[in-house]
Amino acid sequence: MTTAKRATLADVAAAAGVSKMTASRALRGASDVSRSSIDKVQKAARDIGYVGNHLAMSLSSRRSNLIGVVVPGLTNIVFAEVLSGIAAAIAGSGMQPVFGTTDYDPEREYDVIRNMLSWNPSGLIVTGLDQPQETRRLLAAADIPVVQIMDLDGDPVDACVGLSHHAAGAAMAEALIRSGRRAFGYAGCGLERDTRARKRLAGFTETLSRHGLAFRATKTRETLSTTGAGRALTKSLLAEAPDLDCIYTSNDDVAAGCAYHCIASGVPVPEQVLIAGFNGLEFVENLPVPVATTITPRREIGAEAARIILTSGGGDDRETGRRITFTPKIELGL
Amino acid sequence: MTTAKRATLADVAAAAGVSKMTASRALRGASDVSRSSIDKVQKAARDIGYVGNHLAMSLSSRRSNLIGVVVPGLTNIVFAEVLSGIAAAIAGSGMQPVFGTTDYDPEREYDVIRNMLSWNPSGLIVTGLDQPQETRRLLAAADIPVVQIMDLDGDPVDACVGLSHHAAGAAMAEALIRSGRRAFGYAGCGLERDTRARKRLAGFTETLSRHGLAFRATKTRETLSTTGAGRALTKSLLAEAPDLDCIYTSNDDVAAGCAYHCIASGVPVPEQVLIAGFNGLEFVENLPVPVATTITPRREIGAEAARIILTSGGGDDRETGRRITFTPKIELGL
DNA sequence: CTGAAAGCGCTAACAC
DNA sequence: GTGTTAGCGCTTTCAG
Repeated sequence: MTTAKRATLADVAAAAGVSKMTASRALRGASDVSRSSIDKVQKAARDIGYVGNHLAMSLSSRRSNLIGVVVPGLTNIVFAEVLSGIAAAIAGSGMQPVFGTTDYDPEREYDVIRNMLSWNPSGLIVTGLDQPQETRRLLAAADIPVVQIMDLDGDPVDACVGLSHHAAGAAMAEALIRSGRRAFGYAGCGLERDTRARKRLAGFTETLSRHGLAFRATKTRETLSTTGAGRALTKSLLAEAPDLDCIYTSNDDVAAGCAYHCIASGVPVPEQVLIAGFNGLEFVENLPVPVATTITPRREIGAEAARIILTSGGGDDRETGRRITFTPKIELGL
Repeated sequence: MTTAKRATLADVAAAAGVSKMTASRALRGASDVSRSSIDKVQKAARDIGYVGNHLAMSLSSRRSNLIGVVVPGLTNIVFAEVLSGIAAAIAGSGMQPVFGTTDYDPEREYDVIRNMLSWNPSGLIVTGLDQPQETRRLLAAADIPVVQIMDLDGDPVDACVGLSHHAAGAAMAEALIRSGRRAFGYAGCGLERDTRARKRLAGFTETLSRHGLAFRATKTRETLSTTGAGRALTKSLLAEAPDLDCIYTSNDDVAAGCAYHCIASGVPVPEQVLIAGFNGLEFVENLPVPVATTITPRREIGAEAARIILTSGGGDDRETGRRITFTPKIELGL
């Protein structure tokens, strides 16, 4: 609570007996500064407890050391893990992540991005490829590296890092059919707003029909993906179609709930019903019954995206426009 | 990729035919501006696609609209939910959250906080009360609202929002003993760095001994709390002490793993072994077997902390020094 | 109600 | 190597 005004570069310079510029250069580890100046300045800075002012730095240098991250939400561990990967990748780089959540609402997304741009971030990491035109224009006009993450099915504004959800859905269907399943049901949450879950479902459905198959029953709900919802959806799914031998779900949270229901009601998994989710979350991989899933590299996606922004700073947008593809890895868990 | 330099306030002012100052005032919805000026300026801003520059705004007004959030990590859903609560609480306020992760490392925490302070944030939200003196000094000297969250057992620098982990541990022990359990085991992760888990364990242990009881077996591991670790710890715990009738865990992740092991190996829960966790995570509440837990209001804690910072901006630190107490709510789930 | 002048704290671009 | 001069884009302050 000491209200003494914070020390500025001028204070450091005065204490060290050099000019502001020399102090600035010394503190930033610039090249052309004499050993003795560096020592004096660093000592002065430490003595005064100088902290520096990123606002002024950024305004004057036109580069902000801020990375904007826009995700749908953080109640789902998936996006938290993406953030975690970003944080890990930029640790020690002097960058700071700023985040905003959209709740899958395109208008909020637009506002959040707009707001972030006003901080002159060094780069932006945005979830998904399905932004409306207006948002895409905003991103394109920003003239900073923009990395769209998680998805690959679409047209990126600039760089993108992710995987094909359509392919992931198709691959899972293929694997399940190959393992002998024929009577499919589907349980999912939030399909209306979650375009990636929809893409997976589309890929899955198309593959089924290519094999002359179709879902025998489908239960969806427009709420957050939770294990509770998964339990409830599975209950009504099996009530309607007790002869299912495989349940595909919108993601691992729903799949876990599905497994919970089966365990609680004595349905043998995977003998009678095979459950398939998406993501490969830790708490699902360790379930007492095996659940098929697609492993997604959440932290790696975040880290890669951050790395693209980090490296594209140091020159003429070297990494801009890159497209980093992760291949969905299916695990039946059998 | 249009590299046209972004429009500035001067451009808006010129287009609207007023001075920069009037434009600034109009855009901020200041009081003393004529209706017609406001309209002209707003139209001009919209036409040009003016976005504003928070860096310049903040530098010149000395208030940054940035809220710094420091958490141990984001791989655990608990802190992600705290962030989520913060994001929800500040939505629409013009504030932006900046976050940093510490991995429970006090030195990293110091660096992260220092770095954040250089952005002149309007406030800081920091996890826990157990910072080393040097960090406390840094926080106190910052002269902005600082809210320490999650914990209550200790001496806050300024405001704090959380619950007593010692009391939570004690209350859980009390409840479990009252329900008839006597043969206790403990399984926990990361106790060395997680001071709050240690406080819970201390409260639990003290209560046990007040009743003439003690843990018959204890298994710990210095890794992240995961269901996988919980499963493994429980397995070796029950191998060593097969007659346990209650397993207390460091948190819900471990508790879930504990439940998974019991389900997989046919140990009746809760008849033979009662499992107790901490947090009340969604995926644990819906488990096919009941698990006792302490409900913690993660989102509310984040939201309250954000609210304290939001309100303390508008005057002479009105809310500073506040202490918001949440009472641990035990649920045996029986 | 409006405007002109003077910075916020720092760095880019030149001198020396 | 080091210092000087101008700003970055906005708001504060103080005159009108």
